[in-house]
Amino acid sequence: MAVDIPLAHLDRPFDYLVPEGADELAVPGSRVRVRFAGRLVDGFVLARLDGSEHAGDLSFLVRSVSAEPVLSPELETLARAVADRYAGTLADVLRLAIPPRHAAVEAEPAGRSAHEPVERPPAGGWSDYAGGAQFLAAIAEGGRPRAVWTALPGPGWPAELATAAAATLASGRSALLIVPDARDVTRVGQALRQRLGPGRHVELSADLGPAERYRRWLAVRRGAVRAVVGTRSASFAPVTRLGLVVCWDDGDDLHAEPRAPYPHVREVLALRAHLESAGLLVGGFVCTAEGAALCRSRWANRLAPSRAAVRERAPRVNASGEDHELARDAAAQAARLPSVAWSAARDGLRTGPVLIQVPRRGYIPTLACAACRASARCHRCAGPLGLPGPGPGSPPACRWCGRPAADWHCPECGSTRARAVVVGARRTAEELGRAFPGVPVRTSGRDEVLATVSTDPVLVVATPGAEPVPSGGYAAALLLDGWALLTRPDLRAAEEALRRWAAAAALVRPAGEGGRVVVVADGGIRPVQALIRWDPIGFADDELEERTQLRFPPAVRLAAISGAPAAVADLLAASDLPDSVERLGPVPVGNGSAERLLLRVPRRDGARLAAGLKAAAAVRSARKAIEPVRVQLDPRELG
DNA sequence: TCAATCCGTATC
DNA sequence: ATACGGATTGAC
Repeated sequence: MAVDIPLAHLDRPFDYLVPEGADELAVPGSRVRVRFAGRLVDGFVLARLDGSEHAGDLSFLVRSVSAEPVLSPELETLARAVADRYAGTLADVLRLAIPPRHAAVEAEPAGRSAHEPVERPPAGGWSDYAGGAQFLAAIAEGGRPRAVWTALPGPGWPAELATAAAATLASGRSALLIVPDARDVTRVGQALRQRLGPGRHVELSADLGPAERYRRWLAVRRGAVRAVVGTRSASFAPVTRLGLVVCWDDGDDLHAEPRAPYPHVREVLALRAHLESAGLLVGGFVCTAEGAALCRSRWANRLAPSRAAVRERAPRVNASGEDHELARDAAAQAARLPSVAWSAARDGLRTGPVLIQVPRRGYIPTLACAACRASARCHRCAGPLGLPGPGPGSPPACRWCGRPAADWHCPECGSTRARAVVVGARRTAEELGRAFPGVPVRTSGRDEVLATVSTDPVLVVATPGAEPVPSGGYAAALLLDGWALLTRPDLRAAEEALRRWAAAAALVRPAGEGGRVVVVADGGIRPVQALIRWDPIGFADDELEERTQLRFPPAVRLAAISGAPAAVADLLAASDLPDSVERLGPVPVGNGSAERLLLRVPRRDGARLAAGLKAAAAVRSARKAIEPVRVQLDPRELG
């Protein structure tokens, strides 16, 4: 039995007796209720055994909840591996992996399963990628290839994913596709319906009600469907005979689980591909440093388009530094649009919709060089510098290791003056509208996302990730969020900037059809260059090289420990950590009553770091330490 | 000498 | 967490 108890020191199986009446129901994987330390708790049957190693008396389980074996041996192995990787408990992972039961749904008669054989699909769009046809063939033949795919700009990627899913089904196996949000689930769902026909796939996303969610999850578990597309928590979906797992746009923050133990979809799927002998596809318009690391270690192959295909599909991209000549037009000046951006938008509006990407509100101010605008970094650990207290007087300090940076000088230009970068100033749709009189303006943001726009000339003002997908491609796009993105106090600022720009640029028509993109940022900096040349792989390789130099993930394994200072110190004291461990900090975080400590080890010691922290958390929870401490491995946010 | 309380340990 | 037991302390 695995009992649903959040305590780290109780993260192990417990044996119970099965009463005779429950013999048929309490099958391995089924849900039960048991008395544990005097109270009733939920649990899962891991296995039925003839005897027990336990020296003391055994209790009978109180109730068998249902005979549905929701926790398969494969899922148990995966959840255990994820818990170990992230220094968490099996119970925490199972809570993410298995949806709440819905009795009425469970009792419904099983739907007819459509298992007509699927024909091996032609390579289609995959022949635009070096190694693409081979990848597809390997999947169709029952192999388990692993690849990192940089997709061509344009609307083709959902169809490519559907083709890969069809190849998996043709091999008699199942495909699991994980995308960042519900909008992408719908897009890929449409492509799957086109490729496989109706009723052959299932869409799992968080916004389904409990009944529908459990209904679809059960259909997957019972093997009624072989193609699954879903968001984050679907990465644990109990797919039978897994042949291929896909993580689309692995740089998107939505792939990082915000609940303990904070697993990342890409890591879960990589573990799963390994454990269940399945193929793996990590794809996107760009490539993350993690993706580059998978290729560098030869664990995965690259699936990259030819330069000719890129030239044919990519829009023309220009950079316009903010300080360049502003448009002559008075209204355009009011909107602070550089001349080249304004004319690109004006020309684009003659033939179709124009996208304007603007930054979201609410970035934290950090420091940058007053002379050349390079972001200010700590000389010791290369963390971002910030002002620890409000107002002048407090010297800048590293946000990671806490080292004061009174002696800071810019490594780019030598200046010793730093300035706070106040970002997030959002050009409003109204301001932009005045620059283009007579043109309708639509907005799409986090709170109200516009799904699509037609081919009519319209200005679409959108924040990153909320760009409507136009039926005929945008005629042009202006990317106005350059500084906001690039000065974020984040290790991944440049990578994230390129990812967001590429996502917008990918919605623009090819250069040959007049498609144009203007990015308002310095044309000399790396992510801008990578966008102009449409070279996500070169960028990712550089990014990985830089992280290797700085010793940041994915080149190393990092753990963040946060909580009250005494509790953090307590956990650290209880930890048996590898000798290679390096401490950064602690530094105060939040309102000042909490702090965060970073621990850094070489990748080969990652498992030992996680195990040491898990054991220390177990010691603490056994001593009933009340003060909570959060342990996060390779945290997404370090700012 | 007995009971209320504290602390540590186990939880099948 | 919660429950139990053994040690400890304090009052009659």
